[in-house]
Amino acid sequence: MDSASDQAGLDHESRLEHGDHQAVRLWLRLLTCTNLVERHLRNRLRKEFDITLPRFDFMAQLAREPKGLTMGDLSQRMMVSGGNVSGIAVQLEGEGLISREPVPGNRRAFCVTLTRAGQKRFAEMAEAHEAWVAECVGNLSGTETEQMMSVLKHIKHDVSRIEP
Amino acid sequence: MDSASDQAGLDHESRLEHGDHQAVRLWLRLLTCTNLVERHLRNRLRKEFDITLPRFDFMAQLAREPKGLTMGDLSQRMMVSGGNVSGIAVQLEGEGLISREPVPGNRRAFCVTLTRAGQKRFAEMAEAHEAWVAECVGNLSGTETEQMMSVLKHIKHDVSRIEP
DNA sequence: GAAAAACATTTTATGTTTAAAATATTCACA
DNA sequence: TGTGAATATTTTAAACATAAAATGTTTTTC
Repeated sequence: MDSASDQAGLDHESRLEHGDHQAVRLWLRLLTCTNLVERHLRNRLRKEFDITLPRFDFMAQLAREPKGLTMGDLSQRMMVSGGNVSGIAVQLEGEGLISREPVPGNRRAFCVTLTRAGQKRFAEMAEAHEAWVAECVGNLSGTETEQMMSVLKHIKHDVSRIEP
Repeated sequence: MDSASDQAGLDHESRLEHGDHQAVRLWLRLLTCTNLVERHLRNRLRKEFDITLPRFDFMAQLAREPKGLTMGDLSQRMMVSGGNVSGIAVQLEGEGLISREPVPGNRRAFCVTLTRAGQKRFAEMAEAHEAWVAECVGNLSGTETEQMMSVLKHIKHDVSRIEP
């Protein structure tokens, strides 16, 4: 039935329905695949370094920006809520991995940086993390990687054009 | 510098490093993109239907299987823990959207189905959801969609081959 | 047939995430 | 100025997620 209507002339409505179904199938596969990789990395980080993915992410953002970032910067870059960042910062500060110092001239903001201990700890984790990621998505051909990068860019563009 | 070493002959070690970096870049883009779409859908579901994504997912699994599913089936298909499914079921049952009935001949298991109200409610949501997904990932060309499906399958295969 | 293993689910404890309210500071501008 | 809007962050409440323990039930095995 489905294959027959695929080949036969299709009115617009059912053609649209078919396209929508295709989109849902793609979305579900994208979601499943991403969750699979994410879970794998999360488990590894917990097992090997006893750290959560959000905390690792937090430190990764700081490692890229040696001058430090404000809480708001971190919230934006990690694409999570401010309250979330706030909670993570308290924990990492307690473990001595980051430090928060007031920004001169702006008493609202904090400047967050990795401590020396944080830098050292992150460097160890980052190396392992990179290898784990490569295990998951590093066996693609050059063409596959390029296709993926290109289509993802397209999707990101489309989504960011949606209004609310 | 980078472009120079890209073109020149590369020793194995730095070639590997380059590949790993590529993999991380791909992974970050994949994660960002998926989160972007997921967040959009989550917000829409909340705004328009006052329902969360996990609850919607729960109902979607049941809608596909009119005969009903056990809690364990749902846990597997949603790829979340049993305790999680249990909690969501209590809520949805409280709202009269699902019913849990004992399985004749197996007093351990429950058979979960959508109630009539649940079916009606889900049908409304599913139509909107499908359109929202199409907004996000439905503007790709046929080729792009096929490429994406194919590469994702490849990644899924690679990840599932990793041991622990 | 009884003990042990496996199964299906719920409960518990802990932690993550979000949205929204609260707090405090800075900026804009009439 | 001084009032209100905007900014930066923290707190709070609710939903979600997991692992591990607890509770029944069924099957296996000897």
